[in-house]
Amino acid sequence: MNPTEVITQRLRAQGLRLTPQKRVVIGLLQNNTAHPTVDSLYENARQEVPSISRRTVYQTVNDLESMGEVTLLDLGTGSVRVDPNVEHPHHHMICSECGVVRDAVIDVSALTPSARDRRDFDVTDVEVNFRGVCRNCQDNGKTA
Amino acid sequence: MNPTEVITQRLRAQGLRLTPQKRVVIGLLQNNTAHPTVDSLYENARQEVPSISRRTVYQTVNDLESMGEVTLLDLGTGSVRVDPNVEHPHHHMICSECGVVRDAVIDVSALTPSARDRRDFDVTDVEVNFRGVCRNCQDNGKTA
DNA sequence: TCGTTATTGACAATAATTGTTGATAAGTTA
DNA sequence: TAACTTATCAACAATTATTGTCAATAACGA
Repeated sequence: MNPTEVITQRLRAQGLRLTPQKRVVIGLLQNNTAHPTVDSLYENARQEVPSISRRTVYQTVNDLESMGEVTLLDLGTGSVRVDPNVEHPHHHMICSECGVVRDAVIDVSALTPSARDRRDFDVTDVEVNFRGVCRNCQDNGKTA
Repeated sequence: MNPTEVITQRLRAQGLRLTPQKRVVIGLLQNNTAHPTVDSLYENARQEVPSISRRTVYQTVNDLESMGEVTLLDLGTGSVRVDPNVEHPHHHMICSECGVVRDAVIDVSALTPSARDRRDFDVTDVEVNFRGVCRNCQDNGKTA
């Protein structure tokens, strides 16, 4: 996502205001590679603005998404995850046990459905998900 | 998925019974490439067994999944979709507008995260989703 | 400063899915 | 075929993520 100053400009251009709540959520997302859920953003935001509501966090990430500043990922882990990295194309590795999400940079330029399949389907995006078990869960499994 | 006779055997081996309800749901799934939702299965099943409950359909597809006879896909379209094609590796094209899902057969053998990324993540599965707009929705868009 | 808008709180609603429970129906096996 | 066991049903309730509402208050921005 863009630096906060740029986002501020873009918010204003849309007639939106930069409130302390938005500032905090945006701050939490800067350089965040953890793919946080809305709920974890909410929990973290409360520490800076205790009165913030979950509703406002949802509102904010939705606003950021319509501005193209973040991507909302539905990876089947139960709730949406916020990905502020919209600059560098990348894909994801998802732990089937704990749901943690990590980035994976791979080349998908060769990845195309057959001509036949593309004929009546306009592909706009290719999404690759590596499913597996993260180191943490592997270790927990051993000791369990 | 296996032919009904084989599934019947496997059900019994698990101490499960082949009820008319299960038979109907299994029948609806044989050679079904539509990736139906549980709800659409339910609606179709009612036509053959009007008294069937949604609960039973959920139960049945869950049973079939634990037996490995079907895959349950969560593609971010709101509800789970049932894929009886577990024999032939394949991937999916998902219409962002109507949610329809089609199969796409592609070669993903070359698709691997970097050695670094794999070091502490045990990848068990690679899932490729082509997002786009299906012919139907393209046409509707034109006229709208 | 003032007008407009965001946020909050306190709920309600939705949608998909799972849980429950007692009664009934029915599959399996001997 | 009878008996035992289990699935299904109906009728709910519960859960979880998310969105909607609405009136009151707070606060941004020009």
